[in-house]
Amino acid sequence: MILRIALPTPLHRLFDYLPPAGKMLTPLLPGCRIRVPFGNREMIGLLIETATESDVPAGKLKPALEVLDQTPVLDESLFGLVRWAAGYYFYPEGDALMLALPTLLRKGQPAQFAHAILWRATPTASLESLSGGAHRQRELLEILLRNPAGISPEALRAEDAPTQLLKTLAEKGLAEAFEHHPKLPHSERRESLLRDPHLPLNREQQQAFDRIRQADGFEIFLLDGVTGSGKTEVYLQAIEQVLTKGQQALVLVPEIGLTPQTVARFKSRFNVPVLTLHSGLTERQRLDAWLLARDGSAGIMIGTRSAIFTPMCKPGLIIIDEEHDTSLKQQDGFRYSARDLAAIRCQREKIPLILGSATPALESLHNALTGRYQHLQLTNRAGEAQQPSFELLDIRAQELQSGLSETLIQRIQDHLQQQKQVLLFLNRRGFSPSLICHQCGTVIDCTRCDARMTLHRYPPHMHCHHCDRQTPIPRRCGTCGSEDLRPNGSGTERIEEVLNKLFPKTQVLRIDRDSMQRKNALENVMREIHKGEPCILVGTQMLAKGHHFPKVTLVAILDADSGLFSADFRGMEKTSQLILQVAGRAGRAESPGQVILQTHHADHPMLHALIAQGYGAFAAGELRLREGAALPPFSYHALIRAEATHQGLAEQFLRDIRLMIEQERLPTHTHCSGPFPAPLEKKGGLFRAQLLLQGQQRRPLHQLLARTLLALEQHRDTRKVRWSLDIDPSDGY
DNA sequence: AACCCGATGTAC
DNA sequence: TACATCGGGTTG
Repeated sequence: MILRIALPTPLHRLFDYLPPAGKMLTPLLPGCRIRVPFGNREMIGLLIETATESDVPAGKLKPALEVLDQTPVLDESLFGLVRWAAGYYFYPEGDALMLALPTLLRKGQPAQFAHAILWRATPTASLESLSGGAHRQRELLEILLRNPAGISPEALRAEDAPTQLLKTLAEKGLAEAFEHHPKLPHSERRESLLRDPHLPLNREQQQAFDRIRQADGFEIFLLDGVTGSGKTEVYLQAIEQVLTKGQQALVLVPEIGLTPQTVARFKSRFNVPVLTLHSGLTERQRLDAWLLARDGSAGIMIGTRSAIFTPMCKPGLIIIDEEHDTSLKQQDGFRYSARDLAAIRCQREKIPLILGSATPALESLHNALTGRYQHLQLTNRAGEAQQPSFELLDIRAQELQSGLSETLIQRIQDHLQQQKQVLLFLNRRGFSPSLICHQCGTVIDCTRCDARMTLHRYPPHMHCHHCDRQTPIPRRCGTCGSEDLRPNGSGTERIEEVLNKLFPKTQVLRIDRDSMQRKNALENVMREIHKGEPCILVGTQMLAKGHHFPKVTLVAILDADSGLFSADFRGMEKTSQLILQVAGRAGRAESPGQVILQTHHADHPMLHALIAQGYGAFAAGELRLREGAALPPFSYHALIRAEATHQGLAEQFLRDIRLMIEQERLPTHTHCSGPFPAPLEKKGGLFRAQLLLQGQQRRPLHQLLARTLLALEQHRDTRKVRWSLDIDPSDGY
């Protein structure tokens, strides 16, 4: 018998082994982990199939070392999905399969729950029961109280807690050890599934829900609903249907959306265990969660992109919230789209998929308009909330204070006086996007990228946002020696500074990656905002996702023009999605919101369509343009990306590849363009280029890609040039 | 990718 | 002589 095994190597092939020495107790099934010798190393791979003969000479075959699983770690359905994805994205099968497993399983740990001894505070314990002098004990007890679910001695040590005092606390009856059993209570003596009653649905929501409820097996729904139209309530009621049948639901959200608020809503509705799969989990917690989902103990799983590989023994529904969000596509390594994989997974599992967004991706909208997806529209805001009003504020020839026009400053003043909150959006962090010498015009560039260094003031330094290089702020110009270096342009720090001058009595809260470094910083700011006092929020796209600010009545987009003239054909789509996402933060409660867009292009047709007629009208126009130019979703793209340490190498490499694949006639309706230098040719010290492959249909493009992969693997310059294939690229070309 | 091997370069 | 660097080849 021959074992055909997928191993985590970049090689696009499987490896054959003889069965391990010794008697095997159970038949070997595909999807089991096996430890094998590989060269002079050992590896863990997954059994793909057993065969009776091998193409490699018998003398070369080695016996496998050990079978790690009696039953497959990946069930047939997920195993099939990942294998399909490896084929579709031309990613090595072994690598893809191992990436779909929790790290501990990749390393060969048994697929079992932890049964560790954990510590927790006793129910009656409180800090008051300790004498004032017992600082160390108090410190330890505080940590225990913060972790009511229990904490391991290892984790305590990691927090520098005095673990030797656990016994002392136990003797005082303040702490106790217990055996951790991560299996969640299957139900908390569930009288009813619902913990909170569901909210009433309006007519549109009801219609959408009815259509979803009537789904028979596989079906894709595009829940296309304006911000505040109550998509979440539709999700919740759809999930309820699934839970009633004893099935599980998987919910994918954008990275930033996985906040306690979002999760709380799912948890408070149902009497079933809800798992959140987030980056803060330890590897052990991740494995436990994975097992809980796999054995059906968990009813609802909420996670980001990679959660699409969460196993479910009783799958009932997958929901993708903010389905247009770019974080659903992995941008390096295994470049899969969780949205597209969800569609495949649901098809294989014969269950419905709900894609929700206020600003659907044009691909999804196209599928809805052509009938492949069911188009469910929610055009009204739920409850009493009003749609915000939009206004284009023409700032041509206007006096600007660090990017704020007089008119806008006056409006901010008005809203603050009415005790309201104001949100200013600027997608540029730092103080100023460049530092320029006022004498000779030299700007401070990054030495590793084709980009300017951003000036930061808090703390003061220069920072390249593309490669993360940081340097001190130069005192004088490197070219002419002048000390007259001036910030040019505004980032969020500068806006914050000017607002503090203009509105000294009002609190200004800056929300961007830099100001949110500290742990719990975001929670603290959110608490401050929800107090409801008048204040001004200044932030980047961090503000645009997930959070709701009911007291905000004025939203201003300080630079609506950025992205308007981008070379990327998706620039308009991305810009309009961002604008509407930000606008959606305004006036969700009783007071209607006002949205102001500062622009130098107040007559731009796209901006006009967007604010006058809404996203649907804009998207329809954009789709017509795409159709005329045969761009996605009216054709399919694949990108070969290459990078090298010397200029021209990557491009030369891709020219070779193009020549190689064009030695034969290309498949019908496919063509090749480039190579071109990447939009930011030099990044992090590497010069990047790309070759674009296009096809009218997927099938011939896939054939062309298979041919391309052969060329890439045959090319010998692979030492100097790193390449990767990006199927359905979404960014950066 | 990770690793080995042999050829070549180089510091002492 | 010891050790680093480069290119090429292999993984069952």
